[in-house]
Amino acid sequence: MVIKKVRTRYAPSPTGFMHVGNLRTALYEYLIAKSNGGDFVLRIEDTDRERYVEGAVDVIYDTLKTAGIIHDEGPDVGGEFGPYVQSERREMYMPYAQRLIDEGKAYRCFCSKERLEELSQSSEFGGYDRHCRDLSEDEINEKLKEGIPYVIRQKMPLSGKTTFSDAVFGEITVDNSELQDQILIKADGYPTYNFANVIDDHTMGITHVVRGSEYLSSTPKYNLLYEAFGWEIPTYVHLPLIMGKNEDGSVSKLSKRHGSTGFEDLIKDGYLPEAIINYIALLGWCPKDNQEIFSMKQLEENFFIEGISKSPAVFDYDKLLWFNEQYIKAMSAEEFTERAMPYYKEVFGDRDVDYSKFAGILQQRLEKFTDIPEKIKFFAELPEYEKDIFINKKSKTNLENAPVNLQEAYERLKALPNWTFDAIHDCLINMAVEKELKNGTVMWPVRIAAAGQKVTPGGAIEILDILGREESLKRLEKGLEKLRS
RNA sequence: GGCCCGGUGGUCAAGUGGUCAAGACACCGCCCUUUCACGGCGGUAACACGGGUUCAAAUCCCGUCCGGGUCACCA
Repeated sequence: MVIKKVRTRYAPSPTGFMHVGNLRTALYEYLIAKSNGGDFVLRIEDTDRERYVEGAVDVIYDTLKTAGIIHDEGPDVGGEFGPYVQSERREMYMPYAQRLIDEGKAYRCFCSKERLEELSQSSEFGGYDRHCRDLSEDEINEKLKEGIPYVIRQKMPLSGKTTFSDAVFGEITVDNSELQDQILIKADGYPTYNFANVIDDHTMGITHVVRGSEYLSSTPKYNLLYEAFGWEIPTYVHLPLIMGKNEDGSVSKLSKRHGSTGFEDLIKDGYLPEAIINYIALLGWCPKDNQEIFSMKQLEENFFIEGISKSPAVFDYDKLLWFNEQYIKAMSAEEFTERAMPYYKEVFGDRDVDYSKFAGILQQRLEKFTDIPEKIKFFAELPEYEKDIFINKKSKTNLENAPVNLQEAYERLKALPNWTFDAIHDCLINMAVEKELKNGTVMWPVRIAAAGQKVTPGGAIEILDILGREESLKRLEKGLEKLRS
């Protein structure tokens, strides 16, 4: 037996929008190829001119690139099975349809759209009635001479069953009577999606056809086409759908009303590409050892088709958020700072700020980078606050002892020769020891005065350190003022 | 409606005839702690239902119910 090199393909339409469902399909196609040492092909299906969107192809390239899904062949990188843009393959399809006509496996249908419309209304035939299937040679030539537009349909078997095997769903059998004589070539001479797909996949040597399970019920038609040509049938891998949870608890195909569904939108919401990929890889697939965190490389090494689930999965933003946190925590401080920089700038603008210390207080408590501005804006400007936030039961602070302890801390801090983290730390801790106070009784009022808010990233020491001597003392003075008023 | 597919905690899921039915997210509690987090420990919570087959069923068979998909000269 000859082992053929595995080849998968991702064949998106350029709509300018990359749904996470499509992204996951691309991911699995990529992983199936790579886990088998195969090639992953990108093919653009742009035959629908009406839906053409400027720049939409770039969205596909950009998304795949930032997601880390790299194609071996495609319009931009070439390959020996080109062209990889369907509109450039236009001429290829008709000869195949003609071949089927010549072999008696397909026929020209001259029925008008109006007639077809009526048929579907009457529902007597459940669709097309195969009116043109057995026209005589003379009738056909007559109509051709009259210039009546026609489509080319495939002759489906009138009886019997068609069985195909899917790598995920197993054997599936359908009565041939369910199958209509599908259109191969439209009246405008363009191939239908299904027909073009089969021709392209075969001529590009695709071994594994990977797609969403919404195609499961049209797969017998694909199969019959491969059989009509006498071509080897590829391995079908149908993927379970990604669902969204509705307000009433029901589920339906993931769409906008469930939240962001586009890759770009998720990125804008603050999710990291690595986190999105990691999450959707596990949405419908499970590794042998239940590992959760996967780099793309690890996915390539561990992916296997048998691990793909059959049942639809609900997209869970909470879990995605958790993955995001994990990736943020795992970054080096340098990388964190680099990726956080745009958000720092959002708060501080052009001000000269030493950002190196922010990672220390943010990295362990951040879910998304987009949360940064909200968390650190008190550094840029002291917020308005009520003095009762100086009261904290657990730290044993109240409006009586807060002014006293804050005053003492202020004086001690003011006297510090060096304004460093360690110096501040020792200063305040020593004060607590000497005064026989809980650490919190000293720290709480200092932190509140320095930050102007109850909840802050980092503690009093970190905040004073970042704020610097001048600004810190200014804020503590303000706090004292407030407490005395 | 016909056909196809699916149905293990709120969510993702392991499981393939014998387990006290894993694990993760979320949730709750405790600990740690200068707030919030992080971290650590613990907890609530599931085999849709009804029949079979079998010594034994989440696992196999049938039916019911529920959910989803699909029935284009769209992709």
